Amino acid sequence: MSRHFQDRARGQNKRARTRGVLIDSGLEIFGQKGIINSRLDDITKFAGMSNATFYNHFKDKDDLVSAVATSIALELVAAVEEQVVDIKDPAIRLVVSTNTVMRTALQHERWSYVLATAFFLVPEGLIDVGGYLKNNVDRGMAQGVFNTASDEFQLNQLASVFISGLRGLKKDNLSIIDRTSENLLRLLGVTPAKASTILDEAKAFYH
Amino acid sequence: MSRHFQDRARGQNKRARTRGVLIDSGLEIFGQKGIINSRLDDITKFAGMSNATFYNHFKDKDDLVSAVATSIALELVAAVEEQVVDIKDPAIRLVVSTNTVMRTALQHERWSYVLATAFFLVPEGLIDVGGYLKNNVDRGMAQGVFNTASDEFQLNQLASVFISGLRGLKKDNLSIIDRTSENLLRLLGVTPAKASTILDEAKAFYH
Amino acid sequence: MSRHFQDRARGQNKRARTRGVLIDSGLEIFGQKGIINSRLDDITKFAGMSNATFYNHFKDKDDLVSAVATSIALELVAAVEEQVVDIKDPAIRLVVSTNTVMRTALQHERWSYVLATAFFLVPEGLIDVGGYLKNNVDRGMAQGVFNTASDEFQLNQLASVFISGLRGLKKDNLSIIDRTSENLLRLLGVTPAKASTILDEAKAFYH
Amino acid sequence: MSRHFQDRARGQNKRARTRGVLIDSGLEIFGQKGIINSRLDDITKFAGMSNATFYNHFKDKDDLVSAVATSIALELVAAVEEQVVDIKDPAIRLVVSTNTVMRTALQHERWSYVLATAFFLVPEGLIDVGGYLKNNVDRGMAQGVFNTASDEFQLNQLASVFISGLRGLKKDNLSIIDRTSENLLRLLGVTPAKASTILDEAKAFYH
DNA sequence: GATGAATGAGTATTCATTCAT
DNA sequence: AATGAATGAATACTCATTCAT
Repeated sequence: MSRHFQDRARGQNKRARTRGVLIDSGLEIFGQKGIINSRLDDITKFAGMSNATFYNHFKDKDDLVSAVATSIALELVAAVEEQVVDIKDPAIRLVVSTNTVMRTALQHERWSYVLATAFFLVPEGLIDVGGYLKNNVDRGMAQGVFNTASDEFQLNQLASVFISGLRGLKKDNLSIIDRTSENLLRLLGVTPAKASTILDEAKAFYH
Repeated sequence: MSRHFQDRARGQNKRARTRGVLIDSGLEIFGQKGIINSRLDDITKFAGMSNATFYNHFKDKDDLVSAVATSIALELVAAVEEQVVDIKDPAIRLVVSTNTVMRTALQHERWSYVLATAFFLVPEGLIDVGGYLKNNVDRGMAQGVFNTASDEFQLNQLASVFISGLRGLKKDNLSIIDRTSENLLRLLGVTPAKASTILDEAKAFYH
Repeated sequence: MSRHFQDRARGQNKRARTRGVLIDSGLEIFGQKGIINSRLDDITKFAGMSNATFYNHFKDKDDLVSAVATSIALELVAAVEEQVVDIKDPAIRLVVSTNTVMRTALQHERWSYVLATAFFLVPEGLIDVGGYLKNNVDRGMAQGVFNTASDEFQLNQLASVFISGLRGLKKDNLSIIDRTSENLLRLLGVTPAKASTILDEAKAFYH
Repeated sequence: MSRHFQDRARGQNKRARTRGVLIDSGLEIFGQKGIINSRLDDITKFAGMSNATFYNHFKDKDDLVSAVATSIALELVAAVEEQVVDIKDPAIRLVVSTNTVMRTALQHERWSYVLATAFFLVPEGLIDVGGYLKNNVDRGMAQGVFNTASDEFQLNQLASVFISGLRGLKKDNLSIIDRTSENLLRLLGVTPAKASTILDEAKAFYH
């Protein structure tokens, strides 16, 4: 089991630390049993604390689901931002972003699954990510690199492909990452030939 | 409320007719409250029959979910097959198929939503459709029309786009249909320009 | 599975034959699952007939339980009467009766178990047997062979020992039969030494 | 209604006290309606607590049945041990034990009935008592007081007689106690004459 | 801040029994 | 006499949530 989020809270006050434990526990149990089939009892027992303590930290179960998904998403966004800060080309940015998210998710068991499921159950929870995506798409359009609409429908199509890629992600099949990026580029109106080139170029931006 | 499936059972024995009523009712309630939040009581009350009768026809709630999704899928497949029987070109077939499915779904309130949700909850239930899809993709590859892998991963990517399109479908925004087809073609390796042409050509095959 | 009671009805009208099938089926299922855990559905499915047909023959489930127990009891009584008709000595009668009942029960899988369980659940159903027993005890008292009360309490004590013996009965351990008889004789006030002798004498009256 | 077991838990923590209330309530309702016909709702309503609370203390209904039977059995065993601690003669011990158990049971409405019924439904629950019995029988054999086997079959015969006696027990007919003891002695191979003597001798050991 | 204990409100499922044909 | 189909009534068990300490 990962102690990622309680580690993140190390040095903070007790409240934050307990919260971290609960998020780690939720993540673990959601991953084991599926979000819908996870019971609060399972989570607090796993966390080693009373059922009632949970309610000192979260409004209800859904609140925990959001917190878990958000926590993961924030980490991923941070990781992405660090990687793409110097990249101007929107297509390269997209590829590097996908790469960063997926590789980071891979380092943490459960992340992909929980994120993908949460996206289905509480799509609103991840709107911020949508903003980031739209931004990047619009920039690509402005630069003539992309050829697509950037309305809600198309963003949903893109998100679906990304999430579906995340679901299919496995440690022993990293090619999924590039294939997802390639599909995203195609959706964005890049020709197959050009998309292939971009994938190669992007390699320069990560090891 | 639609009586589609009880109408389909007209002339058959009482057992089949009652089953039809239950499927219609499940569809209706699933559509109203969401599959997860639908209670058997709601469904049987809506169906105008005893709670116990349900269990003469279905093993449990999941069994009904599958039956509903399968019933819809079978209707759609039948409608598609009728439309594409004479079409050789896989790209055109794909566009016409998408068109047929979505227009048929639109004629029946709830179909898109229930199908899309069921696809998430019980993906195995819709495997047959996957076979049909793969078949078409392979044919397109053989003819040099498509340029893509046709393994499970890619089929899932395609399905995600299709389902996401289905979810976004609205009676007052039929452009969604073509846009979904266009995205599918792009994923299949058709260039944006060519995809646009194909969409136009396909118009000849449906009114 | 035994067809004993439908065989008994051979040659009689259809009503009697169907009834026989239901009794055999009840016996079988009661034996398999225990009387309390047997469902009507199990029984009628096993009998190969509709659930509703059952109610053409029996008032309710308890009625079947009684019918099964009574049917068995009647067979046993008949077998016993045939064996003891010429035996005057009440002690010998008792031993031969026990022997006959238990050996007959052994020939029919399920009989011992169902009889013993039914005795617990519907003790009233087997009152007749009680009458027979009391009669024999009183005769033994009159002849000075037994030394005991013959009121309801004592008859219950005797019945408990008999039923407990029936429960412990196994094909591969026939000694249970004599040991039960011996205990019954002891309860009836026969000294252990005398009881032992009686058991030997009784051997002359059955093969 | 008796508060015996909640009184036993007086001074312990709340958990133990609530458990005591539930055992008392189970005992009461089992006694009123029979174990099989008792519903959890009846029991928790009688206990004045929520249905759900029950499940904080017991796994399911059977668990309560066992707990009730075991609680009674433990009390009886304790009472017996106190009475017989100084008695060496196994025959006297047996009589005094029977006497103690039955008189104690009589002081608590429902005890006899529930114990007897539970013995039929969950015989395994009372195995310990069996151990105590076997022990005493073996000792009697060694001292030449008893003349019987002490295998499982015979212990079951003895238990049946005891339980049957318990079932027949009434406040206004205490003779049942001695008659049960007498039957047990007879089963154990004591001659009727000697058994009668022992019963008299035993009177010295209880008031 | 943490928790032991309690609970309201739900909810799927079972099964004996009935009735129209 | 037999049955396909339907159902009333029950009931055990679950789980998120609350509250006194």
